[in-house]
Amino acid sequence: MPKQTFFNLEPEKRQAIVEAALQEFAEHPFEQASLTKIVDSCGIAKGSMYQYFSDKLDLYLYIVDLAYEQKKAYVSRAFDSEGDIFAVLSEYYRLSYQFALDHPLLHQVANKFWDSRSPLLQTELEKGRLSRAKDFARVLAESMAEGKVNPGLDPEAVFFVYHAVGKELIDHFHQGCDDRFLQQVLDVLKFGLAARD
Amino acid sequence: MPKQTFFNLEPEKRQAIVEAALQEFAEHPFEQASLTKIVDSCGIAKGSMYQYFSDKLDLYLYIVDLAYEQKKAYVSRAFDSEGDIFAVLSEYYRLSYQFALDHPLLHQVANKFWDSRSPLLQTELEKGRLSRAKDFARVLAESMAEGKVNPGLDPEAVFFVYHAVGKELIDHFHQGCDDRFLQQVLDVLKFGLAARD
DNA sequence: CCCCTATGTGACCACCCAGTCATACCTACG
DNA sequence: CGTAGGTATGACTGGGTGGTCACATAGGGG
Repeated sequence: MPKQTFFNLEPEKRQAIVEAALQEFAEHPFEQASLTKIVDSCGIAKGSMYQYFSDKLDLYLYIVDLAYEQKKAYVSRAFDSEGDIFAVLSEYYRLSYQFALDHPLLHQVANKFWDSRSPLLQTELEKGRLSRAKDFARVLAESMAEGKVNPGLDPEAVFFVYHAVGKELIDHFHQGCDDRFLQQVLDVLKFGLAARD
Repeated sequence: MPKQTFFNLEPEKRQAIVEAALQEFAEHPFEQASLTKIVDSCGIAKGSMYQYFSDKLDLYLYIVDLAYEQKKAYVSRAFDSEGDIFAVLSEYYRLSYQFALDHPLLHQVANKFWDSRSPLLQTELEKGRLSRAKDFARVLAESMAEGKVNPGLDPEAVFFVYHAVGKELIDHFHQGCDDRFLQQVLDVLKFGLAARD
């Protein structure tokens, strides 16, 4: 968590720091991101950064959280949308893609975070995964109760699959992602590989 | 490609180098792996390494290739196994898991390679992805011809989904992976989320 | 005016890195 | 023996890193 000093800053200076950090963390994973470059690029002294944040990790987690919260706010309307679970999921990924287009830096930061392997980040990662799983589980449980979803499936396995595909989809956003392909991927998940009678 | 000098080495020395490198690259992605640690841990001089490999990347690609080839050899029998595509896929992931247990270092090296983002590695990554896609496409095409597979699906989207889920599964091998869960994940892919009549 | 506190600063520290190179070593051949 | 070519070596270079600290600045209250 940033120190109080950080929040005492004039907003524009705070913004400059956030933007410089976003830029760096969008480009490099935590370990390879350079604090030196961040302070250089936003024109503050190295020492000042340590008035605002206790260390590099503190800054990183603040930035990731910021990106993640913005994404959540952007994308969560999908869960309120009408229609069955398939409509919700389709909307969810469509919004995720839109977010990536609208806020490329935030998108990349959040995205890079998901494939961090540093032990320092494992607890944070697990926290994020759980929060996602909860939203998903709710929608899935509703649909299962309504009988629209294959009742033989294990909810955990379903979440696992959607999480995996979602990650990969989002990874591929940078190569563009026409709606048609997105729909086809969702169809694979919806109808399954086995032929239907 | 290693230099000739490397292949002139006594096999046990070569092996020591390979093992030290495997250890380091299993633990850290390319950029964070330390050549210095590798040479220290196998007891050769820094300069010697540059008699064998032109640079760090050269060594890395050699090691990754080695890991990848061993994995391919181990896992490819799945494609020769009898039964429909679902049996093949099940066997494929079972073998992948077995490989991870039998050769944890090779597994981790190959696995870390897949989520490299370094521009230096993009062409190599694409090569690997294509080679995997080809094997998969063959089996899929056969099954589609036989009518066992949902004909409405886009083969590219199918591969995309399986690639994503496979990556995530393999990522989670280190947490253990009972056969039951694996089967349930495959069922999600096989039967799809939508209820069947 | 001074003092006190909060904040800004950048030279500096200790460390780590990939890659180089002059030198030494080791054989094998003439 | 000498010499030539392949190989081993590790001190060294130049560059990067996160983090620190003694000092400078600023502003408010007495």
